[in-house]
Amino acid sequence: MLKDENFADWYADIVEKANLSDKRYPIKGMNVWTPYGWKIMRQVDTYIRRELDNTGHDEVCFPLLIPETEFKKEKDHIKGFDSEVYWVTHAGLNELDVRLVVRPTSETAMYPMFALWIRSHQDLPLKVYQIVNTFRYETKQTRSFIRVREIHFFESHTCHATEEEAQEQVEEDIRVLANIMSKLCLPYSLLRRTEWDKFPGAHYTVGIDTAMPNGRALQIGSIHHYRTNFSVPYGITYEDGDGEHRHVHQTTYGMSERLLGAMIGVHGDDKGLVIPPAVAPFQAVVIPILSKKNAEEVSEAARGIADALSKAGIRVKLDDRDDRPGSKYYDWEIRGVPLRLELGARDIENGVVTFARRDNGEKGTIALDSLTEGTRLVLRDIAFSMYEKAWEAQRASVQDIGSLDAIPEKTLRFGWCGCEECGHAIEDRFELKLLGTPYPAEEYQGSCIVCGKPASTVAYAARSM
RNA sequence: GGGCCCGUGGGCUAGCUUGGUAUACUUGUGGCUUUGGGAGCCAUUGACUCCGGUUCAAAUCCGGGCGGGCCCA
Repeated sequence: MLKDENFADWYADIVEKANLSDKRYPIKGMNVWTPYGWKIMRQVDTYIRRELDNTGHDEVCFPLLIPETEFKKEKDHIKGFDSEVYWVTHAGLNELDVRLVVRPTSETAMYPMFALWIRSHQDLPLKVYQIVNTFRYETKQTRSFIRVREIHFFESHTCHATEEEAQEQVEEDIRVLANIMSKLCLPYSLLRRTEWDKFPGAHYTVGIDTAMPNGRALQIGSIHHYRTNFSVPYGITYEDGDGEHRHVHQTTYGMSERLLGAMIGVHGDDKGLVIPPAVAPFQAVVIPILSKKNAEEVSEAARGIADALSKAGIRVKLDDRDDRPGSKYYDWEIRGVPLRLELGARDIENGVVTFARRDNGEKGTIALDSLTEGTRLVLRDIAFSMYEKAWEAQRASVQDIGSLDAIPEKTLRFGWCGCEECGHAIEDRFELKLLGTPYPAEEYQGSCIVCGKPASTVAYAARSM
């Protein structure tokens, strides 16, 4: 399991060995969430819910199916999705008069209802979100959590009186993102997508990307400003203070289990997963080291440690299986448990517990009389170093280039005149994806890497996962 | 959209060219033994992707479906 040698194989291997997902389900791109993987995803969802609830969003849950008639109201949107949606065409033995789309995203499910819910400026802003499964008929090679056909999707949708208020929502989304990503110890970049790559129907799109260890970029989410592009076809209007009817300005924000995929790729190593403490199903595992004479005493002491940590709110697992300690170490290393606590006769004698950090392998001891504080400190330090290390790698993954002669396997940064022709030229010739331009915009003086004309914008490109 | 490759216990895999009782490792289960980094021994469960064809006989040859993967646009 060598991460640097063959990242793709390493990734698939680790997903299976750590028991995150079972991809043997007989439909391509639709995998089973197995208990350990689902536990991690639920922790991630917990932070998403907390952040959204704290910023005045309400959680909702819309139906899975959307009538074709509603789905087709926004022209660009349908054009962007019609090659990858699933259709329900029959009910029982009868063909349906109006076919139903299995949601690829929920704009067209929500917006007819928003039109009913919003009457006056008093109803604004409307801020809702949901965490549901969405479906896209992916034709390329699928990959657990990274490219799937059934997506575990978070989406928030907001409506505002003015374009400026919608813009403020985008800024709030970015603050929310920063909080969530710090829990996951994940670095990211914000890039305004090109016109041809923005979300179908959007005014503009900000892509959220994380660099994977093989030099490729993984989009883990996006934020969209719609202006009135959807509220016009869906008739979402409000009555202003002066009695005028106006269209609302909308935004959306989406993320998925790619967050988990990014954590696997960014933090994992040759020994397996490394899960950030904030989302680890088990933050610490206690392993008793028994010998014939003292088995009972040590077992009991280990249970005491696990109970104390659990009472202090730390997610802890006591591994009292009848197995050799070394075998247990390997087991929990694959699963990425951030902290291992070993307790044997020697430790009890010294009034300590021995710990081993998963992120850097460091070992040490924690005094038993300051067990919970000591454990918390180590966990905090693990999170801190994981975050720092990941950001360092992300920064190192970007390389400025002045010509297209040699293309390294990295995220490339270069001058771009902004025209579509030059953009496509880069993408087509080198199998790169033009990720976009910095958000917020960055000052830049240079020349376009393709046509050589003066360029006032800098662009980023990379191969995508 | 076009082309190519693959499918054997839970995992990984031998056998296929040249048709004849399906192999190893691992995992699971039961037992003995052992316990500061994957210990050992014994017993045991478990598979030829599906449908059709050729044949006395098909994991093996042929056709198709389903599933997996690769390359090109």
